[in-house]
Amino acid sequence: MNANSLTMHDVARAAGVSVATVSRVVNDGRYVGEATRRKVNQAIDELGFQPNRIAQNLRPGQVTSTIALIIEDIANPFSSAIAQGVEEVARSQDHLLLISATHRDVGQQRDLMRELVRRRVDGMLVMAADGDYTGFLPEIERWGPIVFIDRRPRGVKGDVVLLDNYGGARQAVQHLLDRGHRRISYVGGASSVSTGGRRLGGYRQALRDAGCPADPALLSLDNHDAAAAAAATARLCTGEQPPTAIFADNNRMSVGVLQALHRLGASLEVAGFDDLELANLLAVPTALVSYDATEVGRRAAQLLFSRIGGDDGPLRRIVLPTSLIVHEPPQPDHSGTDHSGPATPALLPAPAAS
Amino acid sequence: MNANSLTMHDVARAAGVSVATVSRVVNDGRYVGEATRRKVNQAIDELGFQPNRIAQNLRPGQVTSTIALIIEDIANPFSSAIAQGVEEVARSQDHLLLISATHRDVGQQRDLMRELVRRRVDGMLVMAADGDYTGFLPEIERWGPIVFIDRRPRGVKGDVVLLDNYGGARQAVQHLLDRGHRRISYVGGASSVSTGGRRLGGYRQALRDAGCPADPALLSLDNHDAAAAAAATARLCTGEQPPTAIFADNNRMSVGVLQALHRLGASLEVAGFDDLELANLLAVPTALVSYDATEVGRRAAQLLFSRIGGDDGPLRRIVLPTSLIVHEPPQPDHSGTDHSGPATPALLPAPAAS
DNA sequence: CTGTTAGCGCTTTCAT
DNA sequence: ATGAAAGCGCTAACAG
Repeated sequence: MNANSLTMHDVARAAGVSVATVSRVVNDGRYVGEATRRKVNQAIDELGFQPNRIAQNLRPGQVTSTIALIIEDIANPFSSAIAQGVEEVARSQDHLLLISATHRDVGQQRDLMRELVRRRVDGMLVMAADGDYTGFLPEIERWGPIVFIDRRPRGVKGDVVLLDNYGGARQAVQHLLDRGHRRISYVGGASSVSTGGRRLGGYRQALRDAGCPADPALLSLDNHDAAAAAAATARLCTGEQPPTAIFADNNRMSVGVLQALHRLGASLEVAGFDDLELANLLAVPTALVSYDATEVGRRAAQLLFSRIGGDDGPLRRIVLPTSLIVHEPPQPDHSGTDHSGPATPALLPAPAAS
Repeated sequence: MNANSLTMHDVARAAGVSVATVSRVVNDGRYVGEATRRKVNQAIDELGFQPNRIAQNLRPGQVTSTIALIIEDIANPFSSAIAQGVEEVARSQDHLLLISATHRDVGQQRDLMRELVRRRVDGMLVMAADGDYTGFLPEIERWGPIVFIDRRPRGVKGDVVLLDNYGGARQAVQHLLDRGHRRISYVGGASSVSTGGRRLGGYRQALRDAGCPADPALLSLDNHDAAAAAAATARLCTGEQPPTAIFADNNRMSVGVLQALHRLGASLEVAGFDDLELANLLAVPTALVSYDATEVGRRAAQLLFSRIGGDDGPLRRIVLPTSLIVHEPPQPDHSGTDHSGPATPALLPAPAAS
């Protein structure tokens, strides 16, 4: 990659032709004599020459064939599923994908975006970090195509692809209400992120629809990780009027809640945003808001490429549906092995997007 | 990114100076008069100019400040955890990370690697696809620094960072043997990949050490996904001499096995490679070979940067340890809620690396 | 301090 | 069909 820094000049010399001819052979190669082409190709193979794309693309209308994806954390299953979808589309468009993590730092995100502009990526997909974008926004607008994923910083214009956070949360909570629960806790992550706000909104709406009073004592917001969610759950469950069911904001919250319930030996009913592997094997009944994260990535990338291709239509806001997967644990009244069948989870379609 | 294609020339004109002066301001900017710098910076801000890194790096010893990571599938938790570690190190070295998925296709991997060479990435990390590398190998050697992750194609020279697949599998199977099991099935993924081979080796060694006969009827290899693993499990369990415990090759296999056991209502003991979230909440006792995948990514990236930095010492082969996490489900003889404590899993350190 | 002048590796007219 | 030459946007001597 750097050790092997041969240039067309070297090839030209080896083949006894001019660089222009080598260039012709390397590219489509029309107007090159058969014998010459053979000579040149042989020289290329022997030397192991690979044309320098950087120099190639220096000339024309700046096409780096690269797009960038900015996320908070690559290891998060939601992020990596999105990345997967983006990569698929990028590959189909012969583009390479630059992935960077911001770790929830707007400052870092700003630096990153600047760097990407300097590298002249053809476009970028950003799952925006929560924070203050003042004085940064005017810059953004000037840069090329940007599509936001899952959320968009306030005040920033731009295309965005997101989930039906509101509808998904609402449906999940409705499910708990349908099962007779009245005291339903909300265990949430960062409440300042728009995603969290929408989910909380869905929770509240479901309660309102059911004429169920919203007790603020049932809320626990801004839990950073599973451990915090677990602690919050323990606190809620040992309070004066403990909940009979819990709705968890996202997958990390769900894990924390389930772990806490397990430790407490409590078996409240649980609903949560984001799917969980093996949820159907748990002893606790769970209802999970599920969706196709890879599709989120695909759609966002498709939209981005459409913009890169020159589409300057009005701003788009694509909302992808969620569905609720209800897992019923096997009834504990049968003793010993039970052959209760495939335990297919009930799959309820979500109501129309908000 | 492309719309905004201003050049230093534009800035120079706007500020009434030469491009060289603009260049000086953009870079460290020594030897520039205070007044001039102000003028130039103002022009830069007003125009929203961002220097073109591509042109910047065209000159010197080819430093693109970019490394690439090639994996099979971004969404896989193992891959994305590795990517996470790589990204951390890349960022600390002021490099950007190009990630591509091969989807287990050597041909695609070859094309990809060529493209990366053309883009003059400073180095690459590759989780090699399984397949035939003939006629491709000589090329690889010429290119710059490459570090393999998790496995290395046969015959290819290069640094490699991997897990103690052998030791981890062996320890897990030993655990099952210690618990009195004699008929232990092996449910595995692609057996042609070296990783799978090592794990199978560990399984066999553990059996041999215990003087336990290796019944080929207990083996099920080359299961592509969780569904295949589930089917295989059902087949094994309904055979003539069903196993009393199962070892699963990797996380997808474990999921399939657990799902199948759940459907069958069977409660064999399970051990598996790769950790599983919420495993401690399952009704089935599980022992999981756990490790720090992010650390694998970090170490590989560190090694790569050391090579990029000029380290031409002997080839390295870094083996990272695994540990076995044993999850005991709560005893079912207590009825109702049980306060059996935190259910901390036993964590056994692995034996020395193979 | 600042401007002028060569290139970096490649593509692309324009001649021949 | 092939070569010579002029850049692409920027950096780095080299002069003033």
